[in-house]
Amino acid sequence: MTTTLGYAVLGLLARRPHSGYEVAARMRTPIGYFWTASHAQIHGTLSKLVEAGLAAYTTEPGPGPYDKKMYTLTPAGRTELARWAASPPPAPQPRNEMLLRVYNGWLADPAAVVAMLDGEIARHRDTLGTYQELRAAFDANGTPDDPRSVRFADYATLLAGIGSEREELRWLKWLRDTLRAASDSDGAG
Amino acid sequence: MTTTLGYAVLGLLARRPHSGYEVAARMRTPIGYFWTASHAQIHGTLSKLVEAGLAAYTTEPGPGPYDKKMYTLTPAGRTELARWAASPPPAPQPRNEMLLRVYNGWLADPAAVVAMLDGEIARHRDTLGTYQELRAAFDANGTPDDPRSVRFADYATLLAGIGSEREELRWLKWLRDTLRAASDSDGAG
DNA sequence: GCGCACATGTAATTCGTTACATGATTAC
DNA sequence: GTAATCATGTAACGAATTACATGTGCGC
Repeated sequence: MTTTLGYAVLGLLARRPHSGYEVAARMRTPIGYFWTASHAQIHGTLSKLVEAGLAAYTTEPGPGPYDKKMYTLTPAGRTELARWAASPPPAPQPRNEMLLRVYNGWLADPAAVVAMLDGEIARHRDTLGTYQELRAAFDANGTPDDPRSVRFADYATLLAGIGSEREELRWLKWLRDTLRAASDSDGAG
Repeated sequence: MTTTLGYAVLGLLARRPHSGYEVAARMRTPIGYFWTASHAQIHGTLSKLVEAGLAAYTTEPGPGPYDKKMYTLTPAGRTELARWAASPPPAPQPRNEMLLRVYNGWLADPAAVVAMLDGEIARHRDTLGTYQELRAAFDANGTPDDPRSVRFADYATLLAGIGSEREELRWLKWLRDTLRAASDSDGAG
């Protein structure tokens, strides 16, 4: 009925009305943890959702030359989003630049690869830290347990993020330490 | 110097010469585990790699109306690929349809979500099984330990796959069991 | 005879990013 | 005054998929 981005946008509208600008902000955070889009793409997607009857808007005067539009979910949009949420996802098309680099790492200087991995480890540690703070905030207000609540849905995606960041870190550290040990004994031998 | 797909293709040529058709086959397996492309995209990319001096080809008569082309890596291609492999990857643009569904799962019937998760669990179990067979084959011939070897690079990407599939399964099962418990007590209450 | 593997190419379309364009209000 | 936030829109380009197009050789 719409594109995947369309469903991402509907998911925000299901929580509360948003302007296009607000949708773009949420596509950086928190949706940005699992879906991203530029504002140019979002405005076009919102128009198409309205055309398809899944969203509607009211206008208010905006600060610039265009009117501000507040978008809401229509009943048809809600039905369609609920249907989509429980439908089987297509097999993802993997695109992992990190693994592609490691696949070709045998051609490069191990010390250079170790430096690159150190950078990645730092980046993932940051991300994991952010997620853990968010989790602490959840837990402080009582761990969500009703699977029909918005809070539970948010919490479940957060736990996925924490798990995958931890696993990614574990693997990155194993690889870095293995490469470092091998290049050290190389230098010593 | 080229696109990410270009580096994926160069990575194959660094191992041995390939025809465009063979590159397409390897983009399904094993590169397909972390990068994918259709044959239409591959033929275009190969042309551009040749134009950029990173790959070269020799022609042989093909079975159909076009000549078969065997592509090899040039010295410039090898240098560029080694440089790229140790360069810091850009922050990935996350696109996870599964998480987007869970984010909206509070709108849907929990039993329908559980059924969808069961399907996903089966899919990941299959993938993990495949990876573990590949790993057993590696270990049977001695675990790779030289980080400058092609074998080690292949092995490292495989371990990443095993780790992430395991983690994904762990999370999927937690979510399914939690949803099932909640909808069971719902039906009983 | 039919389908599959081999082998390469083009065209149409969609998805997604980056850059360009306009302009008010608020904080430093 | 200058930058950031709010607010929406178009144009140009590149990345990626799907469909169309051609044709041999082999196994069933």
